Amino acid sequence: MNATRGLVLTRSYGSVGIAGICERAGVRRGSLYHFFPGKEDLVIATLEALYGEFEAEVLQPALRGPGGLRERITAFVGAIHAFQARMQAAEGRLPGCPFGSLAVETGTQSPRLRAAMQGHLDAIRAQFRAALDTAVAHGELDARTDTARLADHWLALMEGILLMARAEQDADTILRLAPALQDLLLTTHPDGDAP
Amino acid sequence: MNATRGLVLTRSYGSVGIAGICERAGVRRGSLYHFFPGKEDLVIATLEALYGEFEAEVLQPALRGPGGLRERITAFVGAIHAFQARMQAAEGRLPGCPFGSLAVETGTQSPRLRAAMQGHLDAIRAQFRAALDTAVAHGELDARTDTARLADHWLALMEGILLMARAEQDADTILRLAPALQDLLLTTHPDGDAP
DNA sequence: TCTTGCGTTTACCGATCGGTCAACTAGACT
DNA sequence: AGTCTAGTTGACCGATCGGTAAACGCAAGA
Repeated sequence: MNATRGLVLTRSYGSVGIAGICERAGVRRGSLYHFFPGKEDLVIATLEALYGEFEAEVLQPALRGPGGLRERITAFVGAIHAFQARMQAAEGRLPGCPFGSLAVETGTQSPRLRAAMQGHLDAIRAQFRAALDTAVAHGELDARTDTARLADHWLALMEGILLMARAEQDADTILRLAPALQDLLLTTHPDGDAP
Repeated sequence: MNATRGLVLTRSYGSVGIAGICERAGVRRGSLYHFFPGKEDLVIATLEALYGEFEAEVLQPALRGPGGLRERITAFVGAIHAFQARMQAAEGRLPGCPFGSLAVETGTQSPRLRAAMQGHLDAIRAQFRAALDTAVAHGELDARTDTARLADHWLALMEGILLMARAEQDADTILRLAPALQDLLLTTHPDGDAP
């Protein structure tokens, strides 16, 4: 699963073969199929584990850390940036958001994989919302803020930032675009858009 | 190239084979290689043509249409939504942003393809910036607005919105997230983020 | 009529894909 | 000692991948 992670994150689902995964893991192909029914299940399990780590090591610490919402966003962006830069140093490729990338690539081919990625994206969104709810409770955001909706926007922008970073293969893209996140989340939002 | 477009947009680069393209186009495989050196070139040429149409039929009309910046953004989002919905009806799959998806998928494998997609993304960003500059000239945005930076944010959010729409395979996701775009572009931005 | 050359057709190339299977190994338990 | 079983191995499967090449059709020009 570690080999799978390293390859799938930095390449893509379709371009990573069982052969490559097994070679990197030092395992014969037959052995793999003793534990996993197939490639799809292997990748789903791998990203399930990845999400667990991501939530425990990035989402929770950053979004429940010290300071107000602004500081937590900054910590969150910093943690993402560090992870992306670390992966790029280790694998030579910047992965972007694994869940988003996989959802996009397999969304039109593998329903199970897409559903799994959707679930992880939903979980991330829920974490965002919790952070926003906390900010509302502390008076940092207007009490009328629709936190579900704002969390939705947060996730979309975050995915966009990571997509651009992967397209440019440059971790600093994340830092360049991070102010958009602050703008989106910290500026006061009127009650709707229509005048 | 029409067959290539229909397949590549809704599936992915890796999962679309020359055989499938030729079958759909009613052409024998050998004939294809008389006109294109290989799959990569075929796809690059196809997306080059697609960008041309996109600029002429979506970007220019929407972003230079009647009304102020708000109306133009609305027109832009509406045109994108219509295109996505049309593709979904025709192909059964919602494509998302072809340039973004391809840049993400091939970004770590095919330098030429990635460079081509980057070029198209840069061109889109330039169109965004032109629209923002016009808004500044008309006094709709603060004269101190950093339009290059704001266009950068616009593109990132747009890519995120289209990524989510593709992940969810639902064109209405675009409409759901569009208000984030209005918030990002139309709320006043202080001169930087640091207090 | 004969040549020229664009474009098509078809068979074929080696490589790789995900996945299968029967034989085998080795450690735990009786 | 004998049995059982989780796990390993390497050969093998058919399908498909992107790409090649020789033969062929055919219309225009000389």
